[in-house]
Amino acid sequence: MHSLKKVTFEGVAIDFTQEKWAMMDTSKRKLYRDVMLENISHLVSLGYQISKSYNPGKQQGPVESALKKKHMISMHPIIRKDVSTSMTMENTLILEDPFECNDSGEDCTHSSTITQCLLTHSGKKPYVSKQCGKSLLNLLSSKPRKQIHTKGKSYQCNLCEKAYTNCFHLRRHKMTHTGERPYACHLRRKAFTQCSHLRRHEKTHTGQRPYKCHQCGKAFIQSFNLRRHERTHLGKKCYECDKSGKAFSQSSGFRGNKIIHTGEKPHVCLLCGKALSLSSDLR
DNA sequence: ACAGTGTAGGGAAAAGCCCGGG
DNA sequence: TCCCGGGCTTTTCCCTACACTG
Repeated sequence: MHSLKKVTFEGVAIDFTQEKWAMMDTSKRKLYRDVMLENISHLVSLGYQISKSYNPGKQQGPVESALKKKHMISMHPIIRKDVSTSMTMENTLILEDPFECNDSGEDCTHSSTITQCLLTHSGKKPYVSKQCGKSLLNLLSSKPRKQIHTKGKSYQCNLCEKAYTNCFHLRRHKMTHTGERPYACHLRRKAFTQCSHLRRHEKTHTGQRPYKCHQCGKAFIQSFNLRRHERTHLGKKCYECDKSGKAFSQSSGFRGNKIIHTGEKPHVCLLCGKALSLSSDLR
């Protein structure tokens, strides 16, 4: 059994600058407040003590007053010093000691609550388990569910229930929730979750194209793209439409065909109002 | 309107490397 | 010294959205 930790208000809050807070509209502010309240209430329901060592004078006035109304904060001046968190406005979550191994029984409640917030602010949908449909907030307060979908994999994400055999895979996976992107390209201000992704991206700057087609000499940055290209020489069309019988060498073509069959036209021109099936036609 | 093809980013399994402990 | 296991990195893979072209 793991001992419950005391967390700081900062630990579950996202720190917006004055300017950013001013830029948020009313609905976003309300959403922020609601999520914060829910996060904290879940922590409290799990037996955590929330330490209110936070200066609300900056921008979280609505949060503070709402919290006071709900009498949810216990005022213990205790700060969990072994974990520190900070967040930049570029939606990058920097967690010093952020992830704890599931096999030790420790949960990442700290980061998960922040992540919930982050998902909300980034406009992403709250996470829902594909297997059972439980929402993130349900998962937060349902520890016994931990082993349900793991199939022997001992490192399970407490946000989406995905499980891994290696704790580093879990750590890497969690970046998809937190938005953490430690590998940055300075040329194009892009950042990636994986070092290899950055290196691959950098080839677009250097012009490196190591994968050459033996048939036509065309070169590609990615090996998969070469293999897919080679299918065009072989005439291989792996994706067949069961309605029209048409076959496609790429899944994207197949999906485009599918959209056409449904008659769906989700891409509407803002200038003339015309609706189109494919985004490329809108352009 | 639609098909064919290329570009490039995302997530993850597998393999490889390093290092400390027995 | 060797072996082993865990921590961590790198390689490689497949998938996907989107863009461009005819």
